Amino acid sequence: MERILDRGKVSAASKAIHDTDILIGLSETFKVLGDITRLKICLALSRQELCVSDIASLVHLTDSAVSHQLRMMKTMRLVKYRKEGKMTYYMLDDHHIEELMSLGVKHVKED
Amino acid sequence: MERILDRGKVSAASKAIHDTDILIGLSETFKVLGDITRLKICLALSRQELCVSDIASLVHLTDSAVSHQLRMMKTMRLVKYRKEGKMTYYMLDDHHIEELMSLGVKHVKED
DNA sequence: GAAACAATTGAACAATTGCTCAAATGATAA
DNA sequence: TTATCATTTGAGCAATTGTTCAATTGTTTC
Repeated sequence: MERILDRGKVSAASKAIHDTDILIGLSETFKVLGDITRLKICLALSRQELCVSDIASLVHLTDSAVSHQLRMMKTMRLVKYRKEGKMTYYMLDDHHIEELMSLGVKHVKED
Repeated sequence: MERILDRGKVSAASKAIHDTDILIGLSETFKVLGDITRLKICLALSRQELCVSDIASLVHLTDSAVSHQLRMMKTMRLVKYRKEGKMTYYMLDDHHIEELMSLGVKHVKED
């Protein structure tokens, strides 16, 4: 019947909540994985490096759509690439992503 | 200079990728945390249960906006609530969420 | 050189998202 | 009962998102 927060508690709870840099980084990391296409790409790349058209056929999308997503995932440091002739091979750049995904899978399976 | 996937490899990689239920659950879990407001709410609730207006003042939004988000987080089984008079106290319903957040924080801090 | 292929880019679009505002609900207090 | 408070709800809106399409770049092969 009364609010839980007094001034002291507000500022204590706010500490983590107002650490803007971490907060933004955190939400952006989750946002990348919060899309089925990008999630599929990450899962595929957790097995092996792949070129754009292979990824495209795995996720059933056009090369263009995949390329757009990869570009975004590249600037977010989620994937890196290696060029070989006219091919571009993409791979995961971030080992944390695999941990997050497997923890996520564990969570989803338990319900 | 050649594609990496042959038929066998495609179907192997596809296995996880085409497990639709897990995939959808996974991406939806990440999607919830991929929004700064909801992330803030989760962080706040990881400390203690809170009523709607306290959450609202922590995240600097209207009660209405917070209530909308809580409703969504409720149907996603992320939070649960307890009524006491005219107040509604919300709390985390899912211990995995805290694990995901702390793993995420670890990741963000390392870069 | 021209043709073919892999990938990228930019414009455009529909769909979704997160919010605000106003009104409604439900509980308590005067 | 009326007033007030906490929360919820629905409509509406601007901003963002994910995709497609067409055009372009860069590389290899003929």
